[in-house]
Amino acid sequence: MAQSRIPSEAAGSLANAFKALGDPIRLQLMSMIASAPGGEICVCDLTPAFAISGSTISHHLKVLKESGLVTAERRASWVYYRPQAALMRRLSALLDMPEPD
Amino acid sequence: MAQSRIPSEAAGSLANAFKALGDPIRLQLMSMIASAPGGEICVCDLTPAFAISGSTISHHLKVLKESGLVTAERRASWVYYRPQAALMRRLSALLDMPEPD
DNA sequence: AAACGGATTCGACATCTGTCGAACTTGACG
DNA sequence: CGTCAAGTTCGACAGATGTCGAATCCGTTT
Repeated sequence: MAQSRIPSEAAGSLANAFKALGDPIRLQLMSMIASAPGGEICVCDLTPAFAISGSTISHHLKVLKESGLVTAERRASWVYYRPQAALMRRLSALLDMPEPD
Repeated sequence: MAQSRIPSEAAGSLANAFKALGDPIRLQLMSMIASAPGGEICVCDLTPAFAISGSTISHHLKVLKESGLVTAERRASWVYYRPQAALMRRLSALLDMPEPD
């Protein structure tokens, strides 16, 4: 963001990723997924960390998935979520401003 | 985000900043403000870059201001916006994931 | 003081969003 | 096969959001 102006064609999908992070629950979900040891975390470990229903957690995970910030994989009865580091780094680079002298 | 889990008290205000970036118009406005030569830009230079009304641009600038991402200063007839680099860097650091080996 | 121009605020409206409980899907296991 | 447990999807609903034009505010200029 510091040097480069965002082209308007890219603004939509980038804004979509930021929008996905723009909810306190989703931001914490993303934080837990991104810091998961082994690079993945089970929904069954995410759900009990919040005071909202499982269906709402599932909805938020879907938003994160559709924004490209995470991927999901089912193994046996459980579903595991992983961060998509490349997109996260892209967003990070966008916000990286030069230090004040 | 890589190493640290976001405390739930901080999640609200951080999510608010991400939410402010979660609209294509606002993301492009932020991009223009952050890359402005001289560290500031006049609303009169922002408005003509978009195909929406001036009142809507003003609304989006208000959202960015209330999220803490920009500040505004009036000089004579014009209002100038500046990026708040500290918050931008904070968000950037949050999304910075380690490179894959 | 009156008129003008840049910018914000207001009121209205259609659409989107977060939440819930109920219903459904999918795999495991007796 | 029948049941159970983990997740997702569905339908509904209150509240938030993006947009516009009209009204207003605040300096400048005549």
